[in-house]
Amino acid sequence: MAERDADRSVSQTVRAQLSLRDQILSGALRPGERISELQAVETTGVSRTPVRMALVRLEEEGLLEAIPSGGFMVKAFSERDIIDSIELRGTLEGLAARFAAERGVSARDLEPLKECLNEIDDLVRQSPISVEAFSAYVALNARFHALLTELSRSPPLIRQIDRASALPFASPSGFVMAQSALPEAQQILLIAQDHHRIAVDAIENREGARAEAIMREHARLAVRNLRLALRNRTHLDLLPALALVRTSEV
Amino acid sequence: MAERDADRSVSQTVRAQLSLRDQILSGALRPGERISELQAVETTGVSRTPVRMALVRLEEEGLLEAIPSGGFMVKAFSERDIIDSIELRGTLEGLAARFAAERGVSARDLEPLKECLNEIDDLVRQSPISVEAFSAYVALNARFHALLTELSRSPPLIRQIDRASALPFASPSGFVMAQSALPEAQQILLIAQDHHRIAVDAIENREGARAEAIMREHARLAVRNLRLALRNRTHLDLLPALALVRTSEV
DNA sequence: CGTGGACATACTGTATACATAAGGTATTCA
DNA sequence: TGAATACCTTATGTATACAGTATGTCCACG
Repeated sequence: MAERDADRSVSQTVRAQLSLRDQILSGALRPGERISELQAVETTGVSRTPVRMALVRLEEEGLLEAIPSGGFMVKAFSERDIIDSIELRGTLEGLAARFAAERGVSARDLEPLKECLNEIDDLVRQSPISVEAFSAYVALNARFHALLTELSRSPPLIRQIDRASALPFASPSGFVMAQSALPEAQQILLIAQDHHRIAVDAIENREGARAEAIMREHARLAVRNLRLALRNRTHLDLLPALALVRTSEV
Repeated sequence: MAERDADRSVSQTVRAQLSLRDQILSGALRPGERISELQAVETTGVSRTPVRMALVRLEEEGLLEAIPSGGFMVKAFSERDIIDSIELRGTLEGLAARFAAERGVSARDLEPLKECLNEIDDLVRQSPISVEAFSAYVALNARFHALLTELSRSPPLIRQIDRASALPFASPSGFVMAQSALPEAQQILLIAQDHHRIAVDAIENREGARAEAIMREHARLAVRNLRLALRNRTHLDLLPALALVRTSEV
């Protein structure tokens, strides 16, 4: 709001999409709530056409649900939906790792991945790990997962992984910040990083099954993080994605 | 064309989407070709707004690709893209089968699946198998895969499988018709049906790993069908989906 | 003859106006 | 007093008009 006629560098459609996504993830628009186009025009500052385009894209993204009689509502997710989405992402990343291992990867393509791992090492070796280090980890972790996905050199698979990771709670770093206040934090990060190294090692040695298995297991760390975060509900504010969860409301 | 002001039962957006998809799959719009909105208005008979909505949806569906400078073009696929898309679908269906097996399925939920299998049995036992029987198989096969997917009772996974199967060459029955002229036809159908039975058996006995493995292998039958069809190029006209393939043009 | 620039054409992105349908509320009848 | 119907309000679906930009072509200059 109040950022009317902002920079023209991005299209109105993208601006509406970003604004609406923010409103959904921040909880301003609650799950199950119908999204009025006119109201969205008010809050986003763009006209109805780009708003409608943004709504369609957000539906495809999985944040919205089409109402049979017309229009869209904010989608509600169960805890099981989140766990399944994480398992789904892990399965796809496992497939990407297997493709990379089976098809072979040049040392040159592996280099940025190893470099990324070294940078993560520098972070997780700190004790205790600062909040800034956690933020840096989130960025590097996202980069690692993106690089590994691309090693599959399979456009259809990369596309599907991107879609599966679009939901904030399904993304590779979705629940990392939730640990930042937990004593088990460093342990979990060390284990995650070990998974990373095993995955790269397996790909390098063309061990497809091993690469696939470790990436699947790696994703399950996110489920453990989620469960931990839900148990000690102290720092739930670090997880805006949980605004979409149906059962834990209020 | 020439079906202007048709029945109002479906929205203009859906009509445009169907019309454009037909044009793409029939080869009227060639891969790499830019889709002019005004031209689409001409051919679909609806105005620009629903045409634009349809274009966005077809992009999400994977048939179109956004051009950086604006607009959309028909996506081109390599043979490798097709194979990867099939492997991808198989992996997701494998996950669905594992979910079903691990979480347990009531006898009541398994019943329609078994009924479907019995109907397929009646078809594949014919010798030789008529073209009509092939068409019936395609429908029943699609039904079986849909039912099995739903057994996972995982909305996020079901959604992702639907998306992965949206591309015509990735769908469970994508290359079944290609065999209809081949001598190996009945063999392959019998094997496919055996896979079906094994999958249901594994789910019933809660053998998750087995259920997952057989569904993965099952999808690879589609790859074999594709390779067979490409080798004897006699009946390529049965596969409109191949209009999207880049390498085999001309 | 080739290359660069300018102009024209045509396309997409955006905004707004209009029509139709759905939902809610109020009133009336049983 | 409750339920059903009718009307009104408001939403979405669709169409079209306008503006800005990209692309292609043509001409001129090197």
